[in-house]
Amino acid sequence: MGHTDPVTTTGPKGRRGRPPRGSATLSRERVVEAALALVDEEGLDQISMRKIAQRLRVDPMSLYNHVADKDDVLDGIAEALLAGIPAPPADGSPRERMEAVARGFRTAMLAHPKAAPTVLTRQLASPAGLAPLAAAVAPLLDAGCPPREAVHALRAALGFLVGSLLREVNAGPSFGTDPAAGGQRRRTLESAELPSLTAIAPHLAVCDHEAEFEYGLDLVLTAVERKLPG
Amino acid sequence: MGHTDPVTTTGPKGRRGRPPRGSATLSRERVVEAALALVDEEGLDQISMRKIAQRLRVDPMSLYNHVADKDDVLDGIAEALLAGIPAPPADGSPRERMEAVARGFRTAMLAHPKAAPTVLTRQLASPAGLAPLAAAVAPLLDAGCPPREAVHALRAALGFLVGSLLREVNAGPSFGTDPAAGGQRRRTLESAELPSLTAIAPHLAVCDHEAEFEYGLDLVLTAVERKLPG
DNA sequence: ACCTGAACACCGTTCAAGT
DNA sequence: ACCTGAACACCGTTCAAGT
Repeated sequence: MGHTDPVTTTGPKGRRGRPPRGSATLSRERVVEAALALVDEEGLDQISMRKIAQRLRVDPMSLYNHVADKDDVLDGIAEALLAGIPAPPADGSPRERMEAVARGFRTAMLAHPKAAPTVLTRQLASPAGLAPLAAAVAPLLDAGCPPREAVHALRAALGFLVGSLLREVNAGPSFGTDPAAGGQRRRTLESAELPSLTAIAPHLAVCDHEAEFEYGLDLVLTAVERKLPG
Repeated sequence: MGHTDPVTTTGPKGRRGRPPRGSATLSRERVVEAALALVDEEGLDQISMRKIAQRLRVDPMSLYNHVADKDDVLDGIAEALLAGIPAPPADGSPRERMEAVARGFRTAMLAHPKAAPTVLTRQLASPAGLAPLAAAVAPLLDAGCPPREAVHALRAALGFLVGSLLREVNAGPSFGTDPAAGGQRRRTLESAELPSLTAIAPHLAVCDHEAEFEYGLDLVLTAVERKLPG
């Protein structure tokens, strides 16, 4: 529905063989781009090779000339999101530089909340993920942190980032963010025989994701900062 | 392969109608149990309603008398894992009690590493998840932490737990844990033009998950502890 | 070199029919 | 009340055939 197509499409469905001159040629990039658009609209579980092909006005099997399989498409989506993380400024305190990477990471994920789990739940060994990783450790090394310790701190911080963002993107727009919404959930919380839960139920029912992220980021980065020499 | 079946099975495939007296009757619990066993053996993505039914020696459609749909089965698996978290001792310092919950959570996930993502990636609003949540906040409240702050701290710590465990269970048994294995990955790391990465590459290539978890847990809980009054 | 379509081996789930 | 099987509308992917 309502997908604005560029003028460049392959011809009517009867076609066969090479595309006519002037039509956009297929490529891994274009496949991933179409897949990401589809995920943004319909969600990760709604994606299929056949739907991606349909959106590109191409036979489903044509995709396999440019990607290995569906998993490769998901890898491509993850890379695309990671590429959206801005390079942080190289000046500023270690703390400020680490904050910049973390916030850039969050912003990049929130730009495609439905696609974000591809990044957050898979092994990010791709080159696209290495740049932000490097940007995150650099401040620690510059501050004199020994490499071994820097990796520990990096992994702890990354754990927090991944877990927090996964919660945020999974929550969906209609839960946690709206103070009036938590009714049913609140009831669930209070019905249990857990006194410590009933005490915090009102606060659990709402969640300002931005504020929550900043609270946790401050907590973690303060702890990391304290590990630095000097 | 090699699945040890109890004596209680429904008859040969020709059957129809109610099961014969003496055969184990189907139930939500038994469906979830079979599904979990299947996930443990073959992985989350290999699960299907049809395979679960096959393992129970039952028509695939019979499952729908006890679960709403496939997603409901996954919810059941998540609940089962959460139920495996031991109730922590009520005595000890706040710090010790929080550590106990965190380690119990990790142990429960590692008991079913292939199923753990069901817990880690979905909204855990089920009653089974509330008990550990209550056990985790209780020490904070007991220490005089105001409820609002306790929820912030809880969410930050939970973010770390989820992100860390997701990395651990996704890593698989053959990566990170073995010092000799990281060869190819190491080469990927060093080939990039990122000096800060080459500096830490040897440490990134290996990962003792247990030690990493304890490092991060100490980092986070120390930070949380510092927020407590007194 | 790239695109195509038929075909294969699967899916989740609805529904009417059994007992 | 519960189990069954046929049927529907999908999947991802292989392969031989086209241009």
